[in-house]
Amino acid sequence: MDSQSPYIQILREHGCRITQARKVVLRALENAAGHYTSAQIIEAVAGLDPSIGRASVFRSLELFTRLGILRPTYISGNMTPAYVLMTDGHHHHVICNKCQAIHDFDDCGLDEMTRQLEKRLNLRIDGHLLEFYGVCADCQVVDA
Amino acid sequence: MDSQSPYIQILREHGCRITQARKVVLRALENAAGHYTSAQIIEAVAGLDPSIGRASVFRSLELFTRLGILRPTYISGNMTPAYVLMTDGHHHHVICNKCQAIHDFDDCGLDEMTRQLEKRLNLRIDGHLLEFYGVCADCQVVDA
DNA sequence: ATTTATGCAAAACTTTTGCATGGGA
DNA sequence: TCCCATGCAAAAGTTTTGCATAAAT
Repeated sequence: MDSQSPYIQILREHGCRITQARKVVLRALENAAGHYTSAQIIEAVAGLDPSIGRASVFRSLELFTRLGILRPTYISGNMTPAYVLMTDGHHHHVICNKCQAIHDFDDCGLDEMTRQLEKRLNLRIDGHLLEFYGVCADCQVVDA
Repeated sequence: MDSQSPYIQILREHGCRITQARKVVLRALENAAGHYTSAQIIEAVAGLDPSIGRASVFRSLELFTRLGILRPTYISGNMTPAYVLMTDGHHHHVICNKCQAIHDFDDCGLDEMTRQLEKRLNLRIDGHLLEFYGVCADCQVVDA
């Protein structure tokens, strides 16, 4: 985990200590290419540094979520959330309802809507999560 | 629960039985005005019909989620999800990061993006969830 | 030096399952 | 009547907590 990482910067800005546990959890999340459950993160962290305990992983996930770095989302069929990194404050994906395949996409074109909502509801918006649900190409073939 | 309810219709279309447990869970969800955790739903269901067991509530929530009627979403604080009804296949809200107030809004203007994504990714999209995160008007006052 | 954060292990919850029974179609 | 769905209670997971210790600033 580079000390210039934007996530590390956010921790610094909030006066949080840059600990080994937090650095390793961040590294695991970035390796993950997103969509890891807590169990998968715990496993990945153990692979990177076995001295880090479960509780610290959960505490890190909770902190990152509170700081807007991360967002838990229920995509996996089981009731434990998957965590997505909120790069630049937002994240977008399409989830296949049949095979649970996840397709991330970058452009959401929601800047204009964000500004309109801020004005209309008189509040400040820092980020968003947009999820589409459907049936992917492969699963449509199976259907037919 | 009106037997004409669109949710009941969806159950019918999928060959699911219209049971007492499912009807009561749906009624509880509609009363809830959204954003109920499993514990709150279980409580509400018990109020409506004490003969319905926990397990059936969880099984109903799982079924409704699979059918796209419902979506579990992380609201905050505890790690158990809140469930939102996916009216007409979609749902949108703004969540305040300070006080967790939730502001639903109806118009999302995502039809055009949905069509573009379907074409670009070669898949079918049936619905979506859009969440904005920010700081509501009241909490900004407190800040100052 | 001062706190904040950690690791451990136990406790607290939430969700899932197996199985006999009841209720929809 | 048939068989899907239920209720119960136990089991399986997951997340949280208390506390002494370590480590970041």
